[in-house]
Amino acid sequence: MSSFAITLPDGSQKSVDAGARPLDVAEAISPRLAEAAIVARVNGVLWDLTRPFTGDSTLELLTNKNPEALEVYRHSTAHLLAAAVLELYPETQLGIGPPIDTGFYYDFDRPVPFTPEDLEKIEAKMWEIQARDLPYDRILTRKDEGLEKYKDMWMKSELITERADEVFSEYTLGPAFIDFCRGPHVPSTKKIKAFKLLSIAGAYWKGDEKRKQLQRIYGTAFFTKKEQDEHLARIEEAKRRDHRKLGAELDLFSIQELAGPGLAFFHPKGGIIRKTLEDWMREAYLKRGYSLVYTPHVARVDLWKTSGHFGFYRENMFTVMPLDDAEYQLKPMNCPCHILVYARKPHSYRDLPQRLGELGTVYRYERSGTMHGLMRVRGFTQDDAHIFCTPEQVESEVVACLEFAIDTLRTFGFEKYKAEISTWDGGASGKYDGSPEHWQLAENALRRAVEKLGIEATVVPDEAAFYGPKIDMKLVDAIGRLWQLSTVQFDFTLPRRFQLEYIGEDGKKHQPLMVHRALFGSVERFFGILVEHYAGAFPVWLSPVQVAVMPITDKQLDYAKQVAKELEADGVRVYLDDRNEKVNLKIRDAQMQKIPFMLVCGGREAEQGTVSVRHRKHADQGVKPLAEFREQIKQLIATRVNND
RNA sequence: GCUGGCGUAGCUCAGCUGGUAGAGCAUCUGAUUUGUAAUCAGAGGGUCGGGGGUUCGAUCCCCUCCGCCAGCUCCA
Repeated sequence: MSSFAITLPDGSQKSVDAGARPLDVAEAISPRLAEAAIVARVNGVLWDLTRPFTGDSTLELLTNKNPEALEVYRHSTAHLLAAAVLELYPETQLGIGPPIDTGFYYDFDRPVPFTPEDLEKIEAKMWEIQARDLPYDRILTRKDEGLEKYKDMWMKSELITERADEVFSEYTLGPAFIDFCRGPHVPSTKKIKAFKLLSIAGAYWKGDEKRKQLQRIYGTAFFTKKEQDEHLARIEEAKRRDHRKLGAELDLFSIQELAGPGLAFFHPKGGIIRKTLEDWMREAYLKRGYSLVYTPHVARVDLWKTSGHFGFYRENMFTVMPLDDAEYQLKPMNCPCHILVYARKPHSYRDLPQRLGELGTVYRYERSGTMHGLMRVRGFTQDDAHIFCTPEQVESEVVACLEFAIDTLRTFGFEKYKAEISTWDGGASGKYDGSPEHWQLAENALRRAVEKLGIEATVVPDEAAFYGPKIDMKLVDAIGRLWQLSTVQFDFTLPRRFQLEYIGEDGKKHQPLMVHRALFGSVERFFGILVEHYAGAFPVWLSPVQVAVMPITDKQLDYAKQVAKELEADGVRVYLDDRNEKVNLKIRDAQMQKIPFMLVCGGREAEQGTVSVRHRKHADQGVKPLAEFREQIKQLIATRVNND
């Protein structure tokens, strides 16, 4: 009888009989390790705990500390879901069931869609199967046999035809369930301790909207009930912060059915916040050497033909407006307009870089099912700028853009962010426009810029726009969500299409490089992100109402008016709550409106020229002279403190 | 655009398998003059998303359109 040498991560070796499995090694080390192990890594490959070694091997046992183990665990939970569905609804056809960031899903083809009640039944059935402690057994099948076995299951047949090797693996779950699957899986259903089915949704087979639409069941799964509860609590927290909900509650904005979907109306309170964002941004443009331009919202179709948008972007544009002289179209992008400004006259290399910036409103015809509050709309304003520069200037311009982006993030209370550089495929496919020299120059500039600034960046090959490489900044919000925000993109196509030029030192014509960049991305979307980041409790400098002044009785009304007037003279946004109501109610209302400061003015305060300060988070702050409070709040506003 | 769910007063919702609608909050009026998260009373307010159909009769059933929500696909 032969034996295999198994090398553990610490370098120690164990000799096992042929036929031994990782689980046996785990048990030999300690029963607790065997209990905690989810899956193994054998010779660098994820491997079932119950799959025998095939020779001398390295072995790593993955427990619930390991993210890859969680993926396997969720994948196994997806199989459990499929098994439950087949027990309840045997006519169902199986698609795929992978793990995802927050859990798993499984796609099913079934004549009758699932209902929420079905979901409960399925979940109950899953627990029933889980309790049976069924093993996930790996068996091997020849491809021709497999195709015969799965011939009535169209999706599995398709997958086997495309993906299976001559001999492929399947996983069973009890006597009745078998699924074409690469694995690996947990050893048995008893390993699965916490899961919950969350929702049903339509999803296209292979993500292709021309293919059949399937029923997708989403679920979440964690190693422990506690982690799962925390995850579900995060979902609840996200709902509580939803900018659509807060936008209505705080009276910030609305979307009007009469006007149409995806078109945002900012109310007075949302308006003042938006103005503050925009003012900050315009000021920053000027400080950083940008020029401000204004360009029209509509232009002749010819412009969009020249830019190329009429060709490749047409299905995202509002339809053509035929007028007397020509056909016009709403602008979906600002670039061509800024290019016209650049091209109005000849430029010397001495004039470069030209940084043309605008809060430019664009209109894109988004498909009806894709709108989402302020995050995805049909009319929105980009903080858009285009930098026309020489090849020598590219790198410093990119660095400046990224510094600008980081300043923007910090100003609005985001400390964490990530960068992603999207590059081309090296020209292999021919789908990218521009010369290799240009691509290399631009990609190097992006790489060096992040290095220089010490930004954590990942490079994603073959994800660039066809017209140039780009770098995207993603922010992490207060509850850990990632949002795509700033983008810095090269564009090799438009300068050529518009035949842009500058006169170089050599007296000859050259084509400038063009960098497209947006930091908020869209003002609307950024506004929505801010609402969710702060859960509606904006820092003082952004709060639509910064101070609520509340007289206790109308005997103090004159004093309260005086307090409000003095604060207003300092530029503070004040709401004087002169309603004939109790302070309790006034405070409750102010709290719900998330007003940072409440100034209670009673007889004592009126007499002494003081105010009783209440902060929305820290409650009663005691009495202080009005002058002192004025200084304090002026300071908070001027320094744009994010965490008051 | 696709799949599923949903649409009742400004908001949150109730309305027993068809007999033309109710509550709380908000609004207005009055009383109350109040000390750190809801004072009391009265009043006004709804073509039950729009249109069409079935029916003696439709908020309820059917068709269609619009919008919203969860996803898919796309994307700032």
